Amino acid sequence: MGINNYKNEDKLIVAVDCIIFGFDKEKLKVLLIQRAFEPEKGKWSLMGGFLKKNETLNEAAQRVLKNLTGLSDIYMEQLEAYSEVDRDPAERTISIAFSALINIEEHDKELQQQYSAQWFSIDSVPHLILDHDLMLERAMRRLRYKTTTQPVGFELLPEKFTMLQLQRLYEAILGKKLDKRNFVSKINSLKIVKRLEEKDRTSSKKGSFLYQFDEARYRKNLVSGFDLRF
Amino acid sequence: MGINNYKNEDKLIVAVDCIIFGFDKEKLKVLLIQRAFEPEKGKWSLMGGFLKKNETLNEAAQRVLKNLTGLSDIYMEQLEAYSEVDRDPAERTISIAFSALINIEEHDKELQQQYSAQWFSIDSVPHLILDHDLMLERAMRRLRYKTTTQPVGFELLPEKFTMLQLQRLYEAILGKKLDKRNFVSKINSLKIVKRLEEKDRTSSKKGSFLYQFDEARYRKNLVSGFDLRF
DNA sequence: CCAAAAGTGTTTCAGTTACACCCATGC
DNA sequence: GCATGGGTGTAACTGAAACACTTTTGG
Repeated sequence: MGINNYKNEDKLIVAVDCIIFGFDKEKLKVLLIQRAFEPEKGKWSLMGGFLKKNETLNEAAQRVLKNLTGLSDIYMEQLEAYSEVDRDPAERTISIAFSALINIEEHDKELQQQYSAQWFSIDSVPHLILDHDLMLERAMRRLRYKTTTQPVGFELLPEKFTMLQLQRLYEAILGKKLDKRNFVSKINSLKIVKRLEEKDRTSSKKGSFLYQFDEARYRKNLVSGFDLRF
Repeated sequence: MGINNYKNEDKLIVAVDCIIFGFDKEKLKVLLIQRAFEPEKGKWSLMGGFLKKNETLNEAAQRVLKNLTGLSDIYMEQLEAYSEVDRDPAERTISIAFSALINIEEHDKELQQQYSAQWFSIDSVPHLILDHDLMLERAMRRLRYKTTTQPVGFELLPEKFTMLQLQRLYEAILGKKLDKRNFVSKINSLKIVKRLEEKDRTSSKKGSFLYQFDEARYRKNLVSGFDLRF
């Protein structure tokens, strides 16, 4: 706060834009929409909205997400603010980026139709409007850091998943192949998943064990520090 | 952006607040002011200001900092946005926090007088107004991460410094004692400082070599990754 | 010659990486 | 009985942590 009082300060439109990540068996994806109004109508864009006077940025982002996907209680994290004066040629706005992680498989149905929303593989994203390319790039970097540092990757997987699925997820996020044996032993040493009795038999005859993130166990072993950098 | 056009969107006052860190031989400090207007006039506060229509957040933060300290070209990083609806009882505002690193010794003079600015040791900061306590706490966490991950700690030191000063800095940031020998060999293995011929004789008879951050060398050795976590 | 701070190496331990074979099952 | 994917262990290496003595020099 400066030394002025508030009466004469400029007021601006504040937006939120959501980088919505999903994971689909093998590819990391991002959900984009075709922008419905000018400027740049029809071009691909992150889903966004405007902050209302009576809500927090987080609420605005949740609202936007719910609007697009029908989902609430989604993992979401605030990223940076973008404030170039001419970032939006139509009007002076600043925008705060948010990143959301959703599990495509369990929520596939509802979201595809509205706003011409569409999933794009992270390695074949079209050019986006305004400064959204930059937002996406930064969000990716943050995702890499966050998932290797805290147990948020599970948000991208179904409740129950196989080791291989988990490994594929991390491979997709980190953009490199990982060694199966090393991956498994690292995961196990972290003591954050529990192996269920059930098996997934869709991909093999033998079937592979299903695992579940174990929140309680994670908290208990927090001391040892979460580190999934490879 | 939502499906509305811009005309009917709410506009808000947008603020920036600066967490200004300094390092004074042995203690990590933060620069606070006594707030000059209501609400909470006279209480300790981060230095802040309001975003103007024709500037970026970064420019606003630089302006605020220059205003307080007379300094420009200061290392500064954007942190998060704070947007609780009632965070400022006087008016709906959101605030974007910035963190600045300045070298107290080289800039001691100019800043002390204005706005009753005062340096506080990080371990004896008074209670701050609004959500500034939270901002400071988050800024500290970020500082720990950033300084162990990128060579920004040098911003807090004079151009030329001794190994011991550098070690004290990291000890202050990390909040723990470090082993001298391990510290030195880690720093040397990073190849980011160069030893000068000069010595600092203020603190001993033998004198200790002065070092300087070596940007070029840092870039060259970037591949090996910067990691000063202990 | 001694007090005070600077400078310097080695050993141990833990964690990461690289690497290949056996197992269970359905067909 | 064989093809397919699932599951598991060990050896070598690399980096981190623990640890103490010698050097310099002003007084």
